[in-house]
Amino acid sequence: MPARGDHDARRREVSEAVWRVLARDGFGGLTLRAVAAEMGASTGLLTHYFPTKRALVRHALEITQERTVIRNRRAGVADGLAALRSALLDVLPLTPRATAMNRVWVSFWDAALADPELGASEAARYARWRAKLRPHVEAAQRLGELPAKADPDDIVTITAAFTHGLVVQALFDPDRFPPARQTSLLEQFLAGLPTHPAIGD
Amino acid sequence: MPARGDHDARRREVSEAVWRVLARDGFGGLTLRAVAAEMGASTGLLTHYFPTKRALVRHALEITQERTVIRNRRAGVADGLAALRSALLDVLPLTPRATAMNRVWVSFWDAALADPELGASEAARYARWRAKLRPHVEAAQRLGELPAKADPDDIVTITAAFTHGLVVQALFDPDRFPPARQTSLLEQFLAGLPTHPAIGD
DNA sequence: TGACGTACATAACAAACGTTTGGTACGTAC
DNA sequence: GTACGTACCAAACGTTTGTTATGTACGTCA
Repeated sequence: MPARGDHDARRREVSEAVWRVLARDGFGGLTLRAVAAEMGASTGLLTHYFPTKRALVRHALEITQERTVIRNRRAGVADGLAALRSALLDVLPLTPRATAMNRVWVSFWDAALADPELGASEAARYARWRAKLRPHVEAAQRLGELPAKADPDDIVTITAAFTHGLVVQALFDPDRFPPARQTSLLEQFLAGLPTHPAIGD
Repeated sequence: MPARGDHDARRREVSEAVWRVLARDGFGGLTLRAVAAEMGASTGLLTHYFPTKRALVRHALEITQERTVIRNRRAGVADGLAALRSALLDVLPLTPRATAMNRVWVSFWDAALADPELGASEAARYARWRAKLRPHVEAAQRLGELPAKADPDDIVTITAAFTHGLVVQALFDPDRFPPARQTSLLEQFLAGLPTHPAIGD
């Protein structure tokens, strides 16, 4: 029986159960009963803390995003291209934890494509991700690791595209994309980056 | 009332209705009643041609793949890097039709991640896509457009990753990614490709 | 013309869904 | 001790789901 003030903690517990069900069964398998069973509780508990399933899902995704932010903060030691590499390595499904995280997001895309509100929140998440990568690209430009005349937004977008595209391929074929292969592909991609903006020259 | 022998044609009609519902409402909104309403029929018609929903979905996805193959065949005029560019342009959501196609596939990822059988078929689809791109990369290597010593599989995988990653970003933020921006980003990516394999030198 | 299989519509089915309701246990306030 | 709000559980609500059963219209073959 949680003491007074544990309300938010309980909500977080519920959200983590949501997250676990989502990673295992996808969005199509996310039901209130499955979440309740996951945490050994009843559906009454869920509706006590969240008025509707939609609110529950929204909160669970906010929690996940928050967790991502925390993780990225840890990697803020390097600079320029090295920092970019580090940030991308954090996203790739190199560990079971990162794999689960990516499964949740990719599953979420189904609901996000069909629901305008969720779709907008996903677009915003992409914008935040690019905004987080951009300083590293700009630092790399200042350090001479990337051409200064290139549009940093384009570089960031291309990099994000490559990374998520690799995420999806790796999720569906883990045998073909073990961690070593993923990092190797990322390295090859990064090696080609300096030439991309040559078009504008 | 279709004449004898129209059985397969009717199945295709049903599959196209499935495809339309999928593009509009995603996998989560795909119900037999929605499909029936989409083609102005009853659920009895659906079960008459497909024993189960699963079979219906499977056939619909096969149809979509077949359509993709047909479309790619049309673009087999160029060679090398130009052919690669053409094949990638065919995938990007530059038209409403291509947008719908991509929405279906991205939505499908939710179900495919949760269901091993569907996941395997998606992995196979990726393998087929890469196999279709590889000849163009190898031709580009023979033509001197790409370094001959590079591993064509790596180049193909990186290229597929970038393309699908761009697809997802464009689906969620069409305003930020109009056709011109997508093609520009693809062009910048392709310009950087020749340097990628420099790592092996 | 009658028998028969195909091509559906209509309607019912049990199961599962999100949500609501009623009740119990318990800490806190007075 | 009584009153009260919080924290749940258990059960039921009406709806929607995939699936099945029943019935009918129609072309085909004998």
